[in-house]
Amino acid sequence: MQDKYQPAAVEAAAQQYWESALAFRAAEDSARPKYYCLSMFPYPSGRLHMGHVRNYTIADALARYHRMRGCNVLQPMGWDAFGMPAENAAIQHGVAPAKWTYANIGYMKDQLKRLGFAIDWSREIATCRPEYYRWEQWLFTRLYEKGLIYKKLGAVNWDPVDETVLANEQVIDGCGWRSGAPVEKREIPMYYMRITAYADELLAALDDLPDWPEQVKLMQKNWIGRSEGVEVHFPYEMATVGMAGVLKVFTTRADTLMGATYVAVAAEHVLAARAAANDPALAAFIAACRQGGVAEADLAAQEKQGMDTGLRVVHPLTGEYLPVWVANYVLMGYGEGAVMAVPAHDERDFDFARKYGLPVRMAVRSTCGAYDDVSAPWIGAYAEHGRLTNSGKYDGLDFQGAVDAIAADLAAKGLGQKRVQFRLRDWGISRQRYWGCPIPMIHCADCGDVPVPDAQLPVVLPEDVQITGRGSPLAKMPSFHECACPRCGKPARRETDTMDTFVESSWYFLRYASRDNPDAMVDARADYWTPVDQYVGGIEHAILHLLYSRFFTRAMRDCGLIGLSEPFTRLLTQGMVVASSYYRMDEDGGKRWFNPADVDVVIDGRGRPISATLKTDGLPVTIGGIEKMSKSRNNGIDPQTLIDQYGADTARFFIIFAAPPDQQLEWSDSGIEGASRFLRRVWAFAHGLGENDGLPFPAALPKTLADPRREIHLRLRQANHDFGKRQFNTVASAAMKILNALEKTARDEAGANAVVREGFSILLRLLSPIAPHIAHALWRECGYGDDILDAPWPEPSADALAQDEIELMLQINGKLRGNIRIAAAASKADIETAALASGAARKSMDGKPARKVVIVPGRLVNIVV
RNA sequence: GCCGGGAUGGCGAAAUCGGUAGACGCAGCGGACUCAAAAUCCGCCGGUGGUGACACUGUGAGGGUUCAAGUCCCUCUCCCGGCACCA
Repeated sequence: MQDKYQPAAVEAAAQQYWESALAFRAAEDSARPKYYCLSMFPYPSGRLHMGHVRNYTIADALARYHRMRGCNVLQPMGWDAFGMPAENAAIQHGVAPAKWTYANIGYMKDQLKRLGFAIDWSREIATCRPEYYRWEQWLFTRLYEKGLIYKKLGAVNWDPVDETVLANEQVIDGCGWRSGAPVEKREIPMYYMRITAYADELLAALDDLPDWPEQVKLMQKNWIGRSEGVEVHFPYEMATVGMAGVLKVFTTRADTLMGATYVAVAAEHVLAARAAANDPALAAFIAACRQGGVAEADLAAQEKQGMDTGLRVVHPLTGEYLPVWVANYVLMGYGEGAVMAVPAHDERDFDFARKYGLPVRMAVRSTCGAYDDVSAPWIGAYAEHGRLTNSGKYDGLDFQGAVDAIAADLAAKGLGQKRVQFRLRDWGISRQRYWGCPIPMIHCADCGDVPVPDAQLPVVLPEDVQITGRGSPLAKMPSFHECACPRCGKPARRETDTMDTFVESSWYFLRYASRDNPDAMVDARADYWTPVDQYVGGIEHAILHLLYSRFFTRAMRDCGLIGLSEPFTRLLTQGMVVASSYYRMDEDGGKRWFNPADVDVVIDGRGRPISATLKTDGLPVTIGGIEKMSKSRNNGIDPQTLIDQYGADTARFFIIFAAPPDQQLEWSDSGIEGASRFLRRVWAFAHGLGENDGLPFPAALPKTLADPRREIHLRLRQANHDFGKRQFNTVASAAMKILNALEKTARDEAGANAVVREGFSILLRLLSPIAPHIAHALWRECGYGDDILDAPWPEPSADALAQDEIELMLQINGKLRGNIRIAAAASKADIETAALASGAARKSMDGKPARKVVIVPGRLVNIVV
């Protein structure tokens, strides 16, 4: 054994051993419980970042732990390889997206291998390869034929200068990121996946996911947003609108219908267009609403603006005419693109009504009475439920009674009915981009939209392409889009849009199980491995990716491809990795960001950072606070430096130790030293461990050995509990505490060798999922066995934990005043007697009688005086 | 704006069911070893007062429930994630 811990050599040897033993090659095996451990696959951006290392270290710890628990583990890895950054790199550096992507994959794969993850690389997939995406295209045509994919108009960000569609991320303050031109909303035809057909099921099935974080289920529930309400029809006529029809709105507050004083429609609504036809001012307002991007966060944050269309609709119950306004806070994509406005009982309507002098009419009496005086100036909307007032025949009804009565009356008039509305919208998957999976459709003048037949799949994305950032590359390539109609054979045009990259990531976990099958998307092996037992990934995917995957699994189930409904049994959402940022102000007012690696931080006598200087010039930089590691803030720490300097085990151990997996991890360079020091101590301890002396485990240990052994088994018990909770940082703490106990154990008594060797074997096995290389090396070198990978997981021994006497804390009036030692088996009466008799109690009670004695077995006695 | 989460020493954090707040580690301070440094080892380490035993105080702010609150309830502040074309 090397005296000194040399991680590079230890890790290379362990990795070589695993590789030549095919240690992580997974095969179906009905004899053991299977454990499919999946990490969200990375986008091949160039290099691993700290978030990747954290994600895969957590998953690897789980994979290795379950293997030692006797499971047949599958841990695959692949590449979410389509996406915008490859096109951006092509524009900036002139390198083809495919070439750039494959080079990145090569580099990052080496990095992953150096981290020693227990990955079955034989199952590697890259979504940009035709072998992968042909099945996505194949499924697209199935879903199209089933009616789960359809075409309609959808709004996009249009850059009028570059004549290209921009992602929300590429719209900065309402302008195109490259051209700087103001962005407009534009409606274009797009393909949509009918996820709303599964809204009810996706919502209800959240209850069948007990091992998902509550917060994720809650976010999904709110995203799907099922609401029960009433569809209300406001008729309109030739006289007031110039055509006859009904304006439909959906409301969850039909009880307030008698308080409606206007209706508001989205700028894209048909009535808005109608009114604008002969009203230039209104047309200008609608055009202004079209300015800016489509991101809902921006729309919701902007100031409420509106304009009277001059049109009037009829209140369905009173027959009164209500004005129709166009308002920028009404979204065309939600519900009917129109709302009834009740300023008295809705905050947004109230703000809008006050701004434009629209009437406020009370319909619900507040329970507190504060809003009852209709003549007093209104201070805000009363949005709570209450009994109706000022509402004619409905006066006095409560919320449910009023909704029922009003819905019944509307139904009788044919002007509405109760219905359910979802917030969830169908998923628009068309992208006017190059580096994505081509949508397998052909547009024929005679036959319309025709899916590409199976025999012609895959529609291969050409790799020899010029990316300029202007227009759609595929639309400029006749060799790609000129084709024959599969139905009639006449010249036709191939669809040049590609699919949203979320489509590839919605089913990749199924393909890992069948990745070498050229004849089918999935096969029986997927039935063995799925559902995924443990999914690990960033909390930022809590809604979209996870919801799309849940939808896709059901869509594939309904195509008869799989039997599964829920793809991920257990979910761990990992927190972000954040770090300090440093900057200087430029002359033009911009900030120039410096990487933490290039900055020296000056600390005061107590370790508080007080200033920072740049290493290269020694001049001060401003400390910009702690933020998500990102390119824009230049505060990313390259994990490669860490691995090169300390080794993979140290990097892994530190990342696990620094914070619980689901919480934000704040990067600090100094903490890594502690992890490194600990592993060096483990190595040194193994070096001085000594051979197994072969003596049997002593029947009765002296206290000097029983105490450390008890400590070790207590820590093991805690570690096992924490492993179950997925709280790995305290597992790492437990390992440190075990080493502390081992180092303090006296080695001169009979039985010491057995106690210490047992304790160290526990330590190595606890460490194995987190720092597998050093555990692998020391397990063999200390003679515990050949391979720690399949060593049995340790369990605490009842024997080691037993004790005759325990210590209880003694409280007087809830304040700690001392301890009492008492037999572990003592009754409550004995404990009370002992507590009252103790010196600490008599001193603190000051002669007053005990009013009450609270005893918590095994913990405390509280005497209330 | 809407939805979700978070806040505990100088720092990362721990506290299993409402039961000793700050385990474990980092940084810092003091000491040992060394010609010296590094490494290593030992000790101290929330705040205030006290030589000390100890006392008081302390988990973002304010209120409440309880014998007992970091933990439960109400109100508020700040920070972070998501908001459908970043992945």
